Amino acid sequence: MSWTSDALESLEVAGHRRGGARAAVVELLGRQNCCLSAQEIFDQLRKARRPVGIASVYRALEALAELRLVKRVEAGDGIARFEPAPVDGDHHHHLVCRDCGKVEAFSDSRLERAIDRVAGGLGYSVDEHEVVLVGACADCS
Amino acid sequence: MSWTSDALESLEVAGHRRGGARAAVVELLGRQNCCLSAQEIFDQLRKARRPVGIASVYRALEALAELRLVKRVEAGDGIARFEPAPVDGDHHHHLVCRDCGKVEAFSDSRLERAIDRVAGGLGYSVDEHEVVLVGACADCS
DNA sequence: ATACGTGCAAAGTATTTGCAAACGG
DNA sequence: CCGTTTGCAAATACTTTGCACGTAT
Repeated sequence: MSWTSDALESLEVAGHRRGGARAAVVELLGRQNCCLSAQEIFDQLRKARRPVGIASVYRALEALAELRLVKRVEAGDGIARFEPAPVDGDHHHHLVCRDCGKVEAFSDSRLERAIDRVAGGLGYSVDEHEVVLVGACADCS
Repeated sequence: MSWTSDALESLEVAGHRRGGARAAVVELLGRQNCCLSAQEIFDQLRKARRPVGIASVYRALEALAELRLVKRVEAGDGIARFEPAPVDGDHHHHLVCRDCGKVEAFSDSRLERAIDRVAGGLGYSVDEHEVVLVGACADCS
């Protein structure tokens, strides 16, 4: 089952009605392979002739985050970005260019294993994690 | 050499004069073992009878970040926190309680090695990284 | 003396909230 | 119908900037 339909159903189960703006945000997020800021979501929906208020974008993201359907990513520039929470094993993390601000995804299974191992021994029930690497990308260095 | 004196010297070398507010921020940061927000720095300095303007706190942090003397930590609540950049091997990362918002430090050498390994194979010259684990702390779960 | 540092207040961003109208069940 | 969702505008929270004055060199 796709993340999009899964998210729409989870929202419904959680007592939310199927509103147009929220569905548009969910459908856009479901088509991404990396994170988007609220403003980017707002702009892309407007470009796609499906304009919504920026407040609705934030409210949709809040509802999705509450249900852990999206993950909040902070890349170090003070702008929150959001992406679909990993369903299966497509877990990834982020690589930020210090110069141009570009955000890219990467994944590494050995890193995941190291994180799972350390998370187990801390006295917390860790249910989410994020790794951000910062440096200069090939274009900028 | 302590981080505090190292930072004060680096600032001087970089052409900054030794201003009172900035020095107060550096000295406070040097006494921390984990990250502080700008507001926390402002409050603690005021409590310590060394009041500074909040703008000076931000400006000091900006200058320190520019020289990579402090590391910016984003714990997922939209507030930027800052801590002395690791000098030797006292590298650590952060553990955030989803319920009470508490931020704690942890470190793990195997995790560091996994990160160094993956950072080498990405085409970026990675010079900084951050790991944030989110979950429920012992008190909250 | 001169340029940098500082504090205050104002401005700027990102995000949240109040509210009336539109909408879904 | 009735309560939720939406969009707008206003409010808020964090951070940055403009400016006059103080301070270090």
